[in-house]
Amino acid sequence: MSSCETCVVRNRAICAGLDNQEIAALNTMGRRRSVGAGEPLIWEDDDSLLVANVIEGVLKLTTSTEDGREQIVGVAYPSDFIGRPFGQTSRASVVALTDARVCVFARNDFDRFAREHPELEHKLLERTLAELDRTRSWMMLLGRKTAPEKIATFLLEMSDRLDDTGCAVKLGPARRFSLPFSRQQVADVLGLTIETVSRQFTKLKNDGVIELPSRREVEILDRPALVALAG
Amino acid sequence: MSSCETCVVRNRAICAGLDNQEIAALNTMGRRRSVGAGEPLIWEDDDSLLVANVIEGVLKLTTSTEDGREQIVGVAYPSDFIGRPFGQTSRASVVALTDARVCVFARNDFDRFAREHPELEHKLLERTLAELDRTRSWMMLLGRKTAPEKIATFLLEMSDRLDDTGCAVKLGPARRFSLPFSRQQVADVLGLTIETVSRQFTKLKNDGVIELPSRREVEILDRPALVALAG
DNA sequence: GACTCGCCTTGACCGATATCAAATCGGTGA
DNA sequence: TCACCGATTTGATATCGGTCAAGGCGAGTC
Repeated sequence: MSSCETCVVRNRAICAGLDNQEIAALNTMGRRRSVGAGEPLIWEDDDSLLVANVIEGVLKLTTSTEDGREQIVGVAYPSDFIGRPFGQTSRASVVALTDARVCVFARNDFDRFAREHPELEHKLLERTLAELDRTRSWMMLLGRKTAPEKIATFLLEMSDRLDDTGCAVKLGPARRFSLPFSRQQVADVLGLTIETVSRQFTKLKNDGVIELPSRREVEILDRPALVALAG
Repeated sequence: MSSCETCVVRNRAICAGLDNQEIAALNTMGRRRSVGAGEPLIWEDDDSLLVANVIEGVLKLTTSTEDGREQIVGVAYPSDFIGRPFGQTSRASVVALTDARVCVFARNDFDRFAREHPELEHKLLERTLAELDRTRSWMMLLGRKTAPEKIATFLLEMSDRLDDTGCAVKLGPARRFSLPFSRQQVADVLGLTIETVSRQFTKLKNDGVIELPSRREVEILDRPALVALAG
């Protein structure tokens, strides 16, 4: 499933440009760690001691207000990086949505290594720029889209990111897939309430746009209709 | 006002770590350009030919839907970078909010230079990570905050970013400042309508929290109240 | 099978914010 | 000074999505 069996070694996206000796060094630094579904990885307002590379599973990045409102500000799939290298602390907490395996680095070690290996920093920069773009288009969704548009956009994004096993393998958009999110978590991604999410799902089902074989599974029956709804 | 009179040379935040020869090389590549208030710099869906460094002024990054809804997804102040190095095209358009001066690089030149100068890439990575953090906390605002909370958060952010001349010099939060945004643009930042923005401003004024000496000027009378409202 | 516990769906209602419309303000040029 | 025009404010009303409150369904467990 994962492209990275020995932590970082096989992760082509990250390691391209690193020579064998460098990969070996990274490998020594990193430690594998399993995180059960629902378990946290880095606490909000923590000192952000960790940088991690996702090997398998899906994790959420969230921020919340004092009174308990939560917003999911990012989702990490296999090969994504988590954490905040270089000094500043990140304000987001990380919680596994599915059972996950990650490759964890002490931030200081990682920082030092990265600074000595420009190719790695370049990869990180490219990824961070891509993530920023994704995040910005999500701002459009949060600020300006209606509930039906949000749901349609979300389903299309999921179908692009997931295959029918729930993993982030890309073979073109999946027709049927298994959501790593509960209804509440979908609501937290889209800035909606659980009831609104539920009603919109039901409406799409009644309109013949999707099928819901089980609570976590979605099958897209009419992709063009979804695209039109997404706006 | 600007910390950068000869384009990049004096911009300490970017140039730290570069030697004089490197700075000279960057300087040769960059060309200064003036952008009038309301003028665009890079069009949406363009090939994103430019990378630029803001010298003076404020610019907005926006995405919009086909039917004309607009969301401001970022704001660039002096010393900020604009554009999307390394291949991918950016989906955001850039428009000056005030008269602005920027230092423009052809993207290909910039990419090549950056790849040959790891220190510059490192700075870019740090900035991009910081911008990603800011963007993520803005997602919280868009998805989960109420209109009064949005307005209060916005005013506090402005007071941190601006001094009373409208420039991005930091001497602690400003008590009084001049907004680079019209009411419509404030609405586009916060995911609200112009009417809601106006009503909330009026309410804060009536409650004695702020004063509005003119359409573009704001004076904060009761900062603790604003902080409390921001949530 | 039936009990239980979470999660999800559904329904009734409400309220915050959008929408539509009109009045007012402030700056600009004659 | 006055007329004009766009920006802003204010008012009246509509609506989407939130809130509150029941049910229902499915997966374990006994």
